[in-house]
Amino acid sequence: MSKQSKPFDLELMFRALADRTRLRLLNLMASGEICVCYFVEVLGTSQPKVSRHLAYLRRAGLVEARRDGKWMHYQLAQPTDPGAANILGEVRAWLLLDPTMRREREQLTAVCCMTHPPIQIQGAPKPAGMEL
Amino acid sequence: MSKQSKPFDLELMFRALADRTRLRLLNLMASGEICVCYFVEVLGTSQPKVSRHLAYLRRAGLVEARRDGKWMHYQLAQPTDPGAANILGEVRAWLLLDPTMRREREQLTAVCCMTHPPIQIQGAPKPAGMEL
DNA sequence: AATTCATATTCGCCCACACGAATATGACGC
DNA sequence: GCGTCATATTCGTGTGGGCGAATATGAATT
Repeated sequence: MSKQSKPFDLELMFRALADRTRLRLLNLMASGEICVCYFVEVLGTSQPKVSRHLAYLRRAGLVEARRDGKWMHYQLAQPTDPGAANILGEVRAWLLLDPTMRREREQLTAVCCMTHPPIQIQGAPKPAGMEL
Repeated sequence: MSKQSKPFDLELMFRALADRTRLRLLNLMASGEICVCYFVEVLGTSQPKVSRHLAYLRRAGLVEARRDGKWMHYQLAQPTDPGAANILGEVRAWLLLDPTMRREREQLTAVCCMTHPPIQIQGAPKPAGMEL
Protein backbone atom coordinates (compact mmCIF):
# COMPACT_ATOMS: atom_id res chain seq x y z
CA MET A 1 0.00 0.00 0.00
CA SER A 2 2.48 2.59 1.21
CA LYS A 3 5.35 1.45 -1.01
CA GLN A 4 5.30 0.57 -4.73
CA SER A 5 5.75 -3.13 -3.90
CA LYS A 6 8.87 -3.90 -1.85
CA PRO A 7 11.65 -1.79 -0.31
CA PHE A 8 14.06 -4.41 -1.72
CA ASP A 9 15.64 -6.22 1.18
CA LEU A 10 19.39 -5.70 0.79
CA GLU A 11 20.08 -8.19 3.58
CA LEU A 12 18.17 -10.84 1.67
CA MET A 13 20.21 -10.09 -1.45
CA PHE A 14 23.46 -10.51 0.44
CA ARG A 15 22.29 -13.75 2.03
CA ALA A 16 21.47 -14.96 -1.47
CA LEU A 17 24.99 -14.06 -2.62
CA ALA A 18 26.64 -15.69 0.40
CA ASP A 19 26.75 -19.18 -1.06
CA ARG A 20 29.18 -20.64 -3.56
CA THR A 21 26.60 -22.73 -5.38
CA ARG A 22 24.35 -19.71 -5.90
CA LEU A 23 27.27 -17.60 -7.16
CA ARG A 24 28.09 -20.39 -9.62
CA LEU A 25 24.47 -20.45 -10.80
CA LEU A 26 24.43 -16.69 -11.34
CA ASN A 27 27.69 -16.99 -13.23
CA LEU A 28 26.24 -19.48 -15.72
CA MET A 29 23.43 -17.03 -16.48
CA ALA A 30 25.93 -14.40 -17.67
CA SER A 31 25.04 -14.86 -21.35
CA GLY A 32 21.27 -14.98 -20.86
CA GLU A 33 18.55 -17.54 -20.36
CA ILE A 34 19.57 -21.08 -19.54
CA CYS A 35 17.57 -24.13 -18.58
CA VAL A 36 17.96 -26.11 -15.36
CA CYS A 37 19.45 -29.28 -16.81
CA TYR A 38 22.55 -27.35 -17.92
CA PHE A 39 23.14 -26.14 -14.38
CA VAL A 40 22.97 -29.72 -13.16
CA GLU A 41 25.30 -30.92 -15.90
CA VAL A 42 27.96 -28.22 -15.63
CA LEU A 43 28.03 -27.84 -11.84
CA GLY A 44 27.98 -31.59 -11.35
CA THR A 45 25.62 -31.32 -8.39
CA SER A 46 22.29 -32.96 -7.68
CA GLN A 47 19.16 -31.67 -9.36
CA PRO A 48 17.27 -31.01 -6.07
CA LYS A 49 20.19 -28.97 -4.81
CA VAL A 50 20.22 -26.83 -7.95
CA SER A 51 16.47 -26.39 -7.80
CA ARG A 52 16.50 -25.27 -4.17
CA HIS A 53 19.21 -22.71 -4.79
CA LEU A 54 17.41 -21.37 -7.85
CA ALA A 55 14.28 -20.99 -5.72
CA TYR A 56 16.32 -19.03 -3.18
CA LEU A 57 17.66 -16.71 -5.88
CA ARG A 58 14.13 -16.18 -7.16
CA ARG A 59 12.82 -15.32 -3.69
CA ALA A 60 15.64 -12.80 -3.36
CA GLY A 61 14.66 -11.21 -6.68
CA LEU A 62 18.00 -11.93 -8.34
CA VAL A 63 16.68 -14.19 -11.10
CA GLU A 64 13.50 -14.69 -13.10
CA ALA A 65 12.04 -17.98 -14.26
CA ARG A 66 10.10 -18.77 -17.41
CA ARG A 67 8.30 -22.03 -18.11
CA ASP A 68 8.62 -23.60 -21.56
CA GLY A 69 6.79 -26.91 -21.61
CA LYS A 70 8.63 -29.18 -19.24
CA TRP A 71 11.69 -26.93 -19.24
CA MET A 72 12.32 -24.02 -16.91
CA HIS A 73 14.55 -21.20 -18.07
CA TYR A 74 16.31 -18.89 -15.65
CA GLN A 75 17.91 -15.53 -16.27
CA LEU A 76 19.38 -12.71 -14.25
CA ALA A 77 16.88 -10.13 -13.03
CA GLN A 78 17.43 -6.40 -12.80
CA PRO A 79 16.47 -5.34 -9.25
CA THR A 80 14.08 -2.38 -9.08
CA ASP A 81 16.27 -0.62 -6.53
CA PRO A 82 19.02 1.19 -8.49
CA GLY A 83 21.56 0.85 -5.70
CA ALA A 84 21.00 -2.90 -5.56
CA ALA A 85 21.32 -3.02 -9.34
CA ASN A 86 24.71 -1.28 -9.13
CA ILE A 87 25.97 -3.67 -6.48
CA LEU A 88 24.79 -6.63 -8.51
CA GLY A 89 26.50 -5.19 -11.56
CA GLU A 90 29.81 -5.22 -9.71
CA VAL A 91 29.20 -8.77 -8.57
CA ARG A 92 28.63 -9.83 -12.18
CA ALA A 93 31.81 -8.04 -13.21
CA TRP A 94 33.68 -9.94 -10.50
CA LEU A 95 32.26 -13.24 -11.73
CA LEU A 96 33.43 -12.49 -15.27
CA LEU A 97 37.00 -11.95 -14.06
CA ASP A 98 37.31 -14.84 -11.63
CA PRO A 99 39.32 -17.71 -13.20
CA THR A 100 37.23 -20.51 -11.71
CA MET A 101 34.01 -18.90 -12.86
CA ARG A 102 35.42 -18.29 -16.31
CA ARG A 103 36.34 -21.96 -16.56
CA GLU A 104 32.79 -23.00 -15.72
CA ARG A 105 31.34 -20.72 -18.38
CA GLU A 106 33.73 -22.30 -20.88
CA GLN A 107 32.55 -25.70 -19.72
CA LEU A 108 28.99 -24.65 -20.46
CA THR A 109 29.97 -23.64 -23.98
CA ALA A 110 31.77 -26.94 -24.44
CA VAL A 111 28.75 -29.00 -23.37
CA CYS A 112 26.51 -27.03 -25.72
CA CYS A 113 28.77 -27.55 -28.72
CA MET A 114 29.26 -31.29 -28.31
CA THR A 115 28.13 -33.44 -31.23
CA HIS A 116 27.15 -36.22 -28.78
CA PRO A 117 26.07 -34.40 -25.61
CA PRO A 118 25.38 -36.31 -22.35
CA ILE A 119 21.96 -37.97 -22.13
CA GLN A 120 20.66 -35.45 -19.59
CA ILE A 121 21.03 -32.65 -22.12
CA GLN A 122 19.89 -34.25 -25.37
CA GLY A 123 16.82 -32.44 -26.64
CA ALA A 124 17.06 -29.64 -24.08
CA PRO A 125 16.76 -26.12 -25.50
CA LYS A 126 20.18 -24.47 -25.76
CA PRO A 127 21.02 -21.53 -23.52
CA ALA A 128 21.08 -18.00 -24.95
CA GLY A 129 24.33 -17.11 -26.68
CA MET A 130 24.98 -20.73 -27.74
CA GLU A 131 22.97 -20.78 -30.97
CA LEU A 132 25.95 -21.04 -33.38
CA MET B 1 53.10 -19.48 0.02
CA SER B 2 51.46 -19.81 -3.37
CA LYS B 3 49.26 -16.73 -2.99
CA GLN B 4 50.19 -13.33 -1.53
CA SER B 5 48.07 -14.06 1.57
CA LYS B 6 44.41 -14.91 0.86
CA PRO B 7 42.29 -15.35 -2.28
CA PHE B 8 39.73 -13.11 -0.50
CA ASP B 9 36.65 -15.15 0.28
CA LEU B 10 33.77 -13.40 -1.47
CA GLU B 11 31.26 -15.68 0.22
CA LEU B 12 32.57 -14.59 3.60
CA MET B 13 32.22 -10.95 2.59
CA PHE B 14 28.59 -11.45 1.59
CA ARG B 15 27.81 -13.33 4.78
CA ALA B 16 29.30 -10.37 6.65
CA LEU B 17 27.04 -7.98 4.72
CA ALA B 18 23.95 -10.13 5.23
CA ASP B 19 23.06 -8.69 8.62
CA ARG B 20 21.33 -5.43 9.44
CA THR B 21 23.41 -4.69 12.53
CA ARG B 22 26.64 -5.10 10.58
CA LEU B 23 25.40 -2.87 7.78
CA ARG B 24 24.53 -0.24 10.39
CA LEU B 25 28.01 -0.53 11.88
CA LEU B 26 29.67 -0.11 8.48
CA ASN B 27 27.44 2.90 7.85
CA LEU B 28 28.62 4.69 10.98
CA MET B 29 32.22 4.29 9.81
CA ALA B 30 31.51 6.29 6.64
CA SER B 31 33.40 9.37 7.86
CA GLY B 32 36.39 7.48 9.24
CA GLU B 33 37.58 6.01 12.51
CA ILE B 34 35.08 5.70 15.34
CA CYS B 35 35.30 4.10 18.74
CA VAL B 36 33.08 1.30 20.01
CA CYS B 37 31.12 3.26 22.60
CA TYR B 38 29.60 5.45 19.86
CA PHE B 39 28.29 2.36 18.07
CA VAL B 40 26.64 1.23 21.28
CA GLU B 41 25.18 4.65 21.94
CA VAL B 42 23.84 5.40 18.46
CA LEU B 43 22.56 1.91 17.58
CA GLY B 44 21.01 1.49 21.02
CA THR B 45 22.06 -2.15 21.22
CA SER B 46 24.02 -4.06 23.83
CA GLN B 47 27.81 -3.72 23.97
CA PRO B 48 28.49 -7.48 23.59
CA LYS B 49 26.33 -7.57 20.49
CA VAL B 50 28.21 -4.67 18.91
CA SER B 51 31.54 -6.24 19.83
CA ARG B 52 30.67 -9.60 18.31
CA HIS B 53 29.52 -8.06 15.05
CA LEU B 54 32.66 -5.91 14.85
CA ALA B 55 34.72 -9.08 15.33
CA TYR B 56 32.81 -10.69 12.46
CA LEU B 57 33.49 -7.72 10.19
CA ARG B 58 37.16 -7.85 11.11
CA ARG B 59 37.37 -11.58 10.32
CA ALA B 60 35.80 -10.86 6.94
CA GLY B 61 38.42 -8.19 6.26
CA LEU B 62 35.87 -5.38 5.97
CA VAL B 63 37.14 -3.29 8.88
CA GLU B 64 40.39 -2.63 10.72
CA ALA B 65 40.80 -2.06 14.44
CA ARG B 66 43.28 0.14 16.27
CA ARG B 67 43.83 0.15 20.00
CA ASP B 68 44.20 3.49 21.80
CA GLY B 69 44.52 2.88 25.52
CA LYS B 70 41.24 1.41 26.66
CA TRP B 71 39.50 2.55 23.49
CA MET B 72 39.23 0.59 20.28
CA HIS B 73 38.80 2.47 17.02
CA TYR B 74 37.30 0.85 13.95
CA GLN B 75 37.45 1.98 10.36
CA LEU B 76 36.52 0.63 6.95
CA ALA B 77 39.20 -1.49 5.29
CA GLN B 78 40.07 -1.55 1.61
CA PRO B 79 40.01 -5.22 0.51
CA THR B 80 43.11 -6.33 -1.38
CA ASP B 81 40.99 -7.87 -4.13
CA PRO B 82 40.04 -5.04 -6.51
CA GLY B 83 36.72 -6.66 -7.48
CA ALA B 84 35.74 -6.95 -3.83
CA ALA B 85 36.76 -3.33 -3.33
CA ASN B 86 34.46 -2.26 -6.17
CA ILE B 87 31.53 -4.20 -4.76
CA LEU B 88 32.15 -2.74 -1.34
CA GLY B 89 32.32 0.73 -2.87
CA GLU B 90 28.83 0.28 -4.27
CA VAL B 91 27.59 -0.96 -0.91
CA ARG B 92 28.97 2.16 0.76
CA ALA B 93 27.30 4.31 -1.89
CA TRP B 94 24.02 2.54 -1.16
CA LEU B 95 24.42 3.18 2.55
CA LEU B 96 24.97 6.89 1.91
CA LEU B 97 21.70 7.13 0.00
CA ASP B 98 19.47 5.02 2.24
CA PRO B 99 17.23 7.29 4.37
CA THR B 100 17.42 5.17 7.53
CA MET B 101 21.19 4.96 7.32
CA ARG B 102 21.45 8.70 6.70
CA ARG B 103 19.38 9.35 9.81
CA GLU B 104 21.72 7.23 11.91
CA ARG B 105 24.78 9.12 10.67
CA GLU B 106 23.02 12.35 11.61
CA GLN B 107 22.32 10.89 15.02
CA LEU B 108 26.02 10.19 15.42
CA THR B 109 26.83 13.80 14.59
CA ALA B 110 24.21 14.96 17.07
CA VAL B 111 25.62 12.87 19.89
CA CYS B 112 29.12 14.15 19.18
CA CYS B 113 28.08 17.80 19.25
CA MET B 114 26.07 17.67 22.48
CA THR B 115 27.30 19.98 25.24
CA HIS B 116 26.21 17.39 27.82
CA PRO B 117 26.68 14.00 26.13
CA PRO B 118 25.38 10.76 27.71
CA ILE B 119 27.59 9.27 30.43
CA GLN B 120 28.77 6.41 28.23
CA ILE B 121 30.40 8.83 25.83
CA GLN B 122 31.94 11.42 28.15
CA GLY B 123 35.69 11.43 27.74
CA ALA B 124 35.64 9.12 24.73
CA PRO B 125 37.73 10.24 21.77
CA LYS B 126 35.53 11.76 19.06
CA PRO B 127 35.11 9.96 15.75
CA ALA B 128 36.89 11.23 12.65
CA GLY B 129 35.06 14.04 10.87
CA MET B 130 33.54 15.35 14.12
CA GLU B 131 36.38 17.61 15.26
CA LEU B 132 34.63 20.95 14.64
C1' DA C 1 -4.84 -43.31 -18.37
C1' DA C 2 -0.23 -44.69 -17.80
C1' DT C 3 4.52 -43.68 -18.39
C1' DT C 4 8.36 -40.76 -18.84
C1' DC C 5 10.94 -36.71 -18.42
C1' DA C 6 12.13 -32.04 -16.18
C1' DT C 7 11.72 -29.80 -12.19
C1' DA C 8 10.11 -28.78 -7.46
C1' DT C 9 9.22 -29.89 -2.67
C1' DT C 10 9.47 -32.36 1.72
C1' DC C 11 11.89 -34.72 5.46
C1' DG C 12 15.46 -35.39 8.85
C1' DC C 13 19.85 -34.15 10.27
C1' DC C 14 23.50 -31.01 11.21
C1' DC C 15 26.07 -26.70 11.51
C1' DA C 16 26.78 -21.62 11.49
C1' DC C 17 25.50 -17.99 13.86
C1' DA C 18 22.20 -14.35 16.39
C1' DC C 19 20.92 -13.33 20.89
C1' DG C 20 20.90 -12.10 26.10
C1' DA C 21 23.25 -13.02 30.21
C1' DA C 22 27.18 -13.61 32.51
C1' DT C 23 32.02 -13.44 32.77
C1' DA C 24 36.83 -12.41 31.23
C1' DT C 25 40.51 -9.33 29.61
C1' DG C 26 43.24 -5.42 29.50
C1' DA C 27 44.28 -0.49 30.32
C1' DC C 28 44.17 3.27 33.33
C1' DG C 29 43.97 5.81 37.95
C1' DC C 30 44.41 5.61 42.78
C1' DG D 1 48.20 -3.84 44.75
C1' DC D 2 42.81 -2.66 43.91
C1' DG D 3 38.88 -0.82 41.54
C1' DT D 4 36.93 0.99 37.41
C1' DC D 5 36.13 1.65 32.71
C1' DA D 6 36.09 -0.02 27.70
C1' DT D 7 35.90 -3.93 25.25
C1' DA D 8 35.98 -8.92 24.32
C1' DT D 9 34.65 -13.69 25.02
C1' DT D 10 31.96 -17.61 26.66
C1' DC D 11 27.66 -20.13 27.58
C1' DG D 12 23.22 -21.84 26.53
C1' DT D 13 19.40 -21.55 23.58
C1' DG D 14 16.99 -20.90 19.38
C1' DT D 15 16.56 -20.39 14.21
C1' DG D 16 17.87 -20.29 9.23
C1' DG D 17 19.42 -22.82 5.98
C1' DG D 18 22.73 -26.44 3.79
C1' DC D 19 22.68 -31.30 2.52
C1' DG D 20 21.18 -36.10 0.58
C1' DA D 21 17.34 -39.05 0.08
C1' DA D 22 12.92 -39.65 -1.05
C1' DT D 23 8.78 -38.04 -2.97
C1' DA D 24 5.60 -34.85 -5.44
C1' DT D 25 4.15 -31.99 -9.38
C1' DG D 26 3.29 -31.00 -14.00
C1' DA D 27 4.00 -31.36 -19.04
C1' DA D 28 4.53 -34.27 -22.99
C1' DT D 29 4.04 -38.74 -25.34
C1' DT D 30 2.11 -43.09 -26.08
